[in-house]
Amino acid sequence: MNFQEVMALAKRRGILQPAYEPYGGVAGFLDYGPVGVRLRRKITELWRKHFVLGFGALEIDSALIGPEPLFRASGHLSEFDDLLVECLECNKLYRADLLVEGEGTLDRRILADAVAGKKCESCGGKFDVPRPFNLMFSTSLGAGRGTPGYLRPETAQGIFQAFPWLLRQNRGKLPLAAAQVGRAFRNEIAPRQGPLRLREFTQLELEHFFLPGAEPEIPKRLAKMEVRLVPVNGSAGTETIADLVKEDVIGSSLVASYIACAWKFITACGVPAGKLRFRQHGKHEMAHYSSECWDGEVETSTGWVEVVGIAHRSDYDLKAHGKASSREFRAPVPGTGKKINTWLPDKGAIGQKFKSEAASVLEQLVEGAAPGVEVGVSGTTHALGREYFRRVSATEPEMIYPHVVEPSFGLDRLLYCILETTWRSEGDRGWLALPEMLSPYYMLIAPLMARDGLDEKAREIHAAAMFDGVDVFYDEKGSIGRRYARADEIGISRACTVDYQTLEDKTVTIRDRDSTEQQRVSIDSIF
RNA sequence: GCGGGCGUAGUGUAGUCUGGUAUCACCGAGGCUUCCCAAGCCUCUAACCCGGGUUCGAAUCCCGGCGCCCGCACCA
Repeated sequence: MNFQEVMALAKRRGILQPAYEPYGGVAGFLDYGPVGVRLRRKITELWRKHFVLGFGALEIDSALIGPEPLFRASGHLSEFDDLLVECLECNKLYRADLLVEGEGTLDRRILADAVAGKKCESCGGKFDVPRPFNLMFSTSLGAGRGTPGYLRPETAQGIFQAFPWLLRQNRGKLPLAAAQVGRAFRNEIAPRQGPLRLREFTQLELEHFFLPGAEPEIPKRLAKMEVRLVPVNGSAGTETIADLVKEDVIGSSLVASYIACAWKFITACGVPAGKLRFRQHGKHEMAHYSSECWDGEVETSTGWVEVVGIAHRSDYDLKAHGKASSREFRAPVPGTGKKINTWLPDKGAIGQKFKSEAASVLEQLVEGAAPGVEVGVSGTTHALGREYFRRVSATEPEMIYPHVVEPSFGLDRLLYCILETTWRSEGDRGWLALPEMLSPYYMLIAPLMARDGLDEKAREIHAAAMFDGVDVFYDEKGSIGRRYARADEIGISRACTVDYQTLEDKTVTIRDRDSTEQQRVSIDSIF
């Protein structure tokens, strides 16, 4: 199927459609329907298995709107708040700050003036007036003018700002993995291609924190995996993930772990391994925070679609939030705790002795002052003995900003890629060959015909299944073949058919979606 | 944002040039029939993206908006 066919299927079968259809639609937003919601949940559950359970991640669900200082710290405010100019002749768009050489961030007005004197680099035409452009949606918090707020452009910042809390939840121990599923918002200039480029999208994200020098090893279950890599320099043969790290093709063992895990997960979603690759970002392509990045890409009719980015963000984010908030975002380095014995002034003793002069005395006691130190009080000099000090010992470990590796999935894109790559057709028959785990319903329940009590029996089985919490789909309309076809199109992996024999011996047939083969089994054994 | 193409039932389409309320198929709904793979028959639901203009009359021509596709640019 090509893009249009996938979208037609998606709309016809209740997977997804453009949002706000009655109002002409708004580019970059989607509605997910009954089947789409189920598929998203199934994919998310499978992701949880691989990433949250696989790496013992702590899950959080952070707020969608954040205050301005948060995004100033994260760099999103400045990185996205560009001044754009357009050539009046050839309509090329440029970033004003890139046209004007020289020192980094210039004032808006200075930039605008500087650009006014420039001409288009490709055609020599004149420029339009520069216009500001910010990729974050802004809003205001509270009444009146309010305070500025922004819809988060990535779920990651929610994790980073909660790091001190999370670290405490983890009893101060690193490494620590935190995961979040949620929506993120980017005001794309030209959203296109439905679920592939949205203004509101869902991220499945994990942030794995560790101390530099104590980066987690590749788990045994992943080390021997082979994946298809497209490194920036040269090419990679078929080697295990572990060897690729040894040879420095992948610069980080944790990045390698997540590439392997992502490979497992994406192929478990039904995407053929032959249509999957991990491509390394070049320097210029990398985000402002990132030091190494690999994109997991799936080959589709529209080209290679990025479904996951695996980035080494170093200590960029925690450092930024630590500095901006002046809270502690560092973590102690184990084994570096030095026992430090110091003398602290005994304020009680000093106060009783020197009364109103006590404050002056304390002021004279610089850090490190010890018994025997001399202070001047009202023109005379006193030597302070032990009785004015307390012996205190403390253990102060070295504090350091943890580094972080982030695998971040775009759920909407992944769903699209799954739909396109799992589609199979044979003659008139077409079906989504979804893996069992992603089947939107556990099974189809259908009477062979809606008469002779077959329908009642089927409804009975359906009701019993629902009562037990088994998610099944009931259908009695049309010929049995048509109902199989309907179920096939949304990838329901099996069908239970109630026929005349069912009424006699309490058996039903179970039809497999991919092979269409049927087996007769007892009703009691189907759930 | 720019340039080009496009916008007709849920889906895919004919009709647009040459103005007269819309074709066909699938899907969906109801019924008949049917003992396992979109069968057949009957019936039904359902559309000209939105707004303005020209005209006796606009799906059709013109303008604007919105949306979609391609290219440019942008894309943490």
